[in-house]
Amino acid sequence: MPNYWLFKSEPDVFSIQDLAAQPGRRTTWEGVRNYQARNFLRDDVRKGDGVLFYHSRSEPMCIAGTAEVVKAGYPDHFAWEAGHPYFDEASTESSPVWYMVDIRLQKSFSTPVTRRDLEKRPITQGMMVLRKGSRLSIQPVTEAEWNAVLELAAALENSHTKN
DNA sequence: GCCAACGTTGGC
DNA sequence: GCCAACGTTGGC
Repeated sequence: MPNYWLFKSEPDVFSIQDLAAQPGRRTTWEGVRNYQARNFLRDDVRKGDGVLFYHSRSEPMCIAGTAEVVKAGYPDHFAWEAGHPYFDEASTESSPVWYMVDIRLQKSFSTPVTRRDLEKRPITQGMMVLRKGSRLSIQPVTEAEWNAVLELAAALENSHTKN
């Protein structure tokens, strides 16, 4: 029984198109430096979980597609590399502070599901990502929300195809 | 670019 | 342990 998540990324930094261009359409998800998000990565994100790939600070802000967790939480070794942007002297190999996971692209939506779309539907309008000031970059998603987003994406794809 | 919301830091 | 200051995030 998989869990579902929403991962935020600024497309100027790393977009779903960037993910699609990776070898095996797969990437490491490092650099999370928030304790609540860290706890999810370390304790709860498992292989096989579903990920909604969210574009923040972009036009439009949207869920751009889905991914699958291919490697569960493991220590973020970038925190150990002196001089690396994600370096943190508090984290060591024997006592890691930060964690990362690996994901693989599942589907890049032909028509992204925008915030406006999410706000329109009763189930998706309750999603954490819509809450004002919601800064958490790794967010849990309920199965109902996951299904509703996929339905929305399918509906948008159909209307796009017909026009 | 603006600014509200948030998490973290550090002085006390 | 409090809380003001600060830096960052992220929607608009």
